[in-house]
Amino acid sequence: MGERTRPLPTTGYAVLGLLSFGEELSGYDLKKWSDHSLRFFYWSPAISNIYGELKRLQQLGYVVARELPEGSPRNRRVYRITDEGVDALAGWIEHEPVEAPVLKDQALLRVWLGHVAGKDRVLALVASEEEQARRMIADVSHSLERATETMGPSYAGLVEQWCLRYATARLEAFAELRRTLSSLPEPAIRTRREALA
Amino acid sequence: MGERTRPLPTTGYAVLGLLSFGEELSGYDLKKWSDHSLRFFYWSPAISNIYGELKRLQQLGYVVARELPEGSPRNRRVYRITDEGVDALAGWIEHEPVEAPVLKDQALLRVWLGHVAGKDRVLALVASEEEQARRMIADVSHSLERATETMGPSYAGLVEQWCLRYATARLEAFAELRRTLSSLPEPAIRTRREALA
DNA sequence: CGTTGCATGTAAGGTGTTACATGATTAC
DNA sequence: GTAATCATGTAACACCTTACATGCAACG
Repeated sequence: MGERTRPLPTTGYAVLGLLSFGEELSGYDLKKWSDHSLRFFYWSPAISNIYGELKRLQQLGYVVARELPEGSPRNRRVYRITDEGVDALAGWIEHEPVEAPVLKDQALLRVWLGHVAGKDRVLALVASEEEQARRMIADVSHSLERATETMGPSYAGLVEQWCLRYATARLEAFAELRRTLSSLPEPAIRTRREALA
Repeated sequence: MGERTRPLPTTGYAVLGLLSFGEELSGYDLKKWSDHSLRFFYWSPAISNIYGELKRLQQLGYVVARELPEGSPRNRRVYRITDEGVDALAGWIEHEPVEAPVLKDQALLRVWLGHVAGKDRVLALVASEEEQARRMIADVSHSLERATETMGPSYAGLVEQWCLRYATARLEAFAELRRTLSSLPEPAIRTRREALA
């Protein structure tokens, strides 16, 4: 239907996606929900970004707004997806090329620079990353349990299952890295000083 | 040492990190190398971005440039990290807070919206993502083999090992998702139409 | 009565991308 | 000779974040 010369940024479709589950939600709601869902496999936009996207989606007719309580300004403004919005979202899923997945992991970047950081620092970093991974596993597990209880099988549940597996692998990969590095005598690791010598 | 009111963007440290291995490299070299290393666990900046960062790093005194062949303009310009650059990098690793890891996966975003996409579309998407995962595993394996052969144990090798495990887990998670979804009768999945009914 | 949470939005600025411009060298 | 690769860089723009501004409601 809508011939868009340039499609929305992915954030736009993510917000539209959150609304595609059928509920009327405010910008504030959307932020909270994305922190508990999108965050694990995509990313959670800043609240100001969400407000901006909602404005754009409204202008495109993909969502409609309503004030709560009715007629009062500056209180709670909830959004609902329109049929055009669902069409646009379906069109994006169907026709837009799927961008390659990206992992941005600063901890790994620092491990990779171990010849600058030193073995002790790297080991500490990895240990703390394992902690972080455990927390993430707990968070995802929690989301998954709730989703399964209240909704039964769902696409969201499948994705959470995926995330749980992935987070677990992450933890194990760090644990193995730590074991390997621990057992390696310091001189076995090529340091910058050696490399430049 | 260097009191920076605002630190570099992470890209800057990534470029500095590529140079911290001690070789003299051009912007073009850096791009190619980052495509074969950083890409798997951080991300590979656009070539124009790399040129920009090199300029900034040079102004800060973290790298020095040299023309090749000597004295000829507009040919090949290689960069070398300075001691100040190593200090800045070490300072970043030591003192800057480690940002939470981010996974940006458009395929999962679409699976999550399966109630809009439909089961068939999701299954196709997952299958193609499995293919992508296999290619990634092959790429990382290749990098890892070369690194291990030529360098012996190294931090870069440890990170590649990590990436290989992670990529494998990714493949398995998609395979399991596909099996689960395949065995699920279509009506068991809550669709948008049902949700709104 | 002060902090936290709810709630919305604007403005400025940083980061990074695509598109463009340029030109040499190498391979077919 | 012409296409691909090597090689560098600028300009315009999209995207997103932080900081700021505002105000109500609930909790202690």
